[in-house]
Amino acid sequence: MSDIIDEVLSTLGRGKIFRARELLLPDYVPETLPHRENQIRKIVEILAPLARSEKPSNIFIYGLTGTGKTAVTKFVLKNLYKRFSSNFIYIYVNTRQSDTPYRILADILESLNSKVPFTGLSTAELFRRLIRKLNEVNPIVIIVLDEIDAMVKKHGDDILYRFTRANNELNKSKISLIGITNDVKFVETLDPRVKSSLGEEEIVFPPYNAEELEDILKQRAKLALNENAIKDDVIKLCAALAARDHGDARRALDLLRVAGEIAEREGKDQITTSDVEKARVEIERDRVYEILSTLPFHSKLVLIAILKGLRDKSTLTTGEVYEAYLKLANKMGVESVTQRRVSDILNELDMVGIITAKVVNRGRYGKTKEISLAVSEDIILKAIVESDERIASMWN
DNA sequence: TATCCACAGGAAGTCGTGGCCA
DNA sequence: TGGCCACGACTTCCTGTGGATA
Repeated sequence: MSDIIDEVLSTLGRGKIFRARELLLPDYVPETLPHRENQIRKIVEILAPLARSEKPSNIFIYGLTGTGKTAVTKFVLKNLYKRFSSNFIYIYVNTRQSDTPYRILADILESLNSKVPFTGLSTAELFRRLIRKLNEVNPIVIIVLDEIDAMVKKHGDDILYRFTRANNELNKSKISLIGITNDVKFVETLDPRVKSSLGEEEIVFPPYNAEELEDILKQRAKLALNENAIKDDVIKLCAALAARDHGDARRALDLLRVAGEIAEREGKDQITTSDVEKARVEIERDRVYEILSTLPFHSKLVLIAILKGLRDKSTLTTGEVYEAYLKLANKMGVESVTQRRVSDILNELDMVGIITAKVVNRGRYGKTKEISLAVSEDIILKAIVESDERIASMWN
């Protein structure tokens, strides 16, 4: 057995592709950000009052996934902090990961070295603690709330309102907010008071085109990969695939990194276009597998019901899915959920891209959804059967 | 043109679990 | 230890939708 481990380690240890693999990871902020000069300039202009220890305006940043919103924001704040560290501090919170008002406040307090329990306190108490803490620290605190739309859709904009009003309760300190969102229409859904306060300044990040993505990849490849580990045609392919995917730089870098890992695993000294193709399939498979294996039990059962139903026809209605689901639940001897809940589960599966659910009006025959699979049946089955013993035993 | 169908989906509430604090 | 709170999963109740049909 240890022979296998030694063999694998010796192959990977001799890696000929990467010089610094971590430079291709999404959280790495490079020293230069090509094609984002205008946005950097605009943010610096808005945050310039920090140089005089004055509170800058709140900012709202829009743009699709992978357009550099987070990287540019972190880049500007990092560089301003190098120059004016005595004037302000900044705290970054990803509100998709910390997706409740409680977790956001807890994250901010933890960044300020204040220990917070995982649960058990009211959000009002956390807010009180935050105000107390802020009154002890630096005069100005910049709070970056990334992917803020996801949290607000779930829990409302109350926490944003409280943040925008917090300055009234602070004696020495002041808060400025930077909200980052993928949803251009998100701000329209906010309470007018929050909207006017949070959106003092707005910046839009347009998607990258294929040429711009190519420049970004070339710059990053130069830093992260060994010389001659990659050719221009491979970079072009990564850029083209990511450009097709609404100009997503994160996707382009992921493709390059995973293609490099595949090439390295195979003992090659150069990444080829076929490695990129393999990387594309692997990234998609991993994403889907992770989503599927962490689904709640009834969501998995609904998916199995869809798989069974789609053996006889190309699409199913919500009612047909629910019927098939009830039969399965009955067969397994588990209590079923209501149709209302199944409707929500179908929406959730649609949102994460596992199924396609199109609302259709069939006149006298009512309004429903036409449901079909968006990923291969094999991947779904594998992930569900491997992650749930009850379903596995029923299936086998 | 009114009616009908098969849901969609919003709002408010319940339940169980896990955890804090006085 | 009891009261309180967060949170996810779920239920109940309700109104809205829009094209086919009588």
